[in-house]
Amino acid sequence: MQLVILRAMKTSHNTVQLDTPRIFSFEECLDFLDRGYDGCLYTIEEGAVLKPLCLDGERGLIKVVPIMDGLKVEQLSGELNLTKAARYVSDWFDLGRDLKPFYQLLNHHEQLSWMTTRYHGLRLMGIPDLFEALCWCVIGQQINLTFAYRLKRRLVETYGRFLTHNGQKHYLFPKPEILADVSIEELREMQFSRRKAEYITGIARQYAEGRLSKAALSKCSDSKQMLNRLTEIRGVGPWTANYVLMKALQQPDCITYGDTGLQSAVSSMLDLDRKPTKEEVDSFFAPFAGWESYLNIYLWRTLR
DNA sequence: TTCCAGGCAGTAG
DNA sequence: CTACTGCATGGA
Repeated sequence: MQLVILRAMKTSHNTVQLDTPRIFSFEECLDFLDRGYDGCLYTIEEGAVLKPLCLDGERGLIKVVPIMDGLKVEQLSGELNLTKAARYVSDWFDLGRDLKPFYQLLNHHEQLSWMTTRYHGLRLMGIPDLFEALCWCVIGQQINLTFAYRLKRRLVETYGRFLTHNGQKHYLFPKPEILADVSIEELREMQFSRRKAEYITGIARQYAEGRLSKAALSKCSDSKQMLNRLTEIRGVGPWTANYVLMKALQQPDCITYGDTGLQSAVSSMLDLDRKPTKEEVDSFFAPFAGWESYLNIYLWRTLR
């Protein structure tokens, strides 16, 4: 599989248009973003998404709306470089990928072919900011999603900057330099466990000191090397590493082993009355070599 | 009440 | 190496 070169066309001083691939549904993607949890880093508004960005130090608020065969990215406020904003949106919606091979595999799968119509155009919605993705994973470990989103909101609203537009605050995820200096006790008061507080501040320190970055990680030759590098980090196990590779680095071949939701979906597909073993998960994923990440997120989709 | 959520590190054997 | 345990909280 190969990532297509992004085509972005600047249509005015504050607007840029992106081509979308053939198998793409803004509705399905929006449905994922708005699936009933308390997301605090974007706003859904009348079929559009508003999102504040900070890219290489430049901040601004963008609005993403669907247009014919594309997306329009409009800067509502701030001073973003539109090319970088377009790149972010492309990563966010995984616009560079052609899903046709994945859909062919699904169509040939007796049990899963219905997905190509039911979830048609659902993309792997990314978390392009690696630091944010890592923190989000740590927060989400071993607790229910409702509580996880509550913790994230507290973190974001306490330590994150925000842009104000039409009287509404749009929060950015906190910077590593800020979280690096937060005390364990402060996070404990926000109901983080001591362990999670240690993990997050530890990751923030590595980031702030330049010992960890998306650019450095991208230099690894394949997913396996990146996985090894990530799991060296305290608080990052196989689940987090695979989740981050999939969501932040757009790696196509990741399986979130250990994920309760994934295990439940596979268990149901195999008609088991227990959790599947790693071997059973691997064998279920085997026909989808190179598309494991997409199968993973389509299986998550079945849980709603 | 007990169990378990989009896990992980630490410890014991 | 594998097995077991604590962690924070809240909904089932």
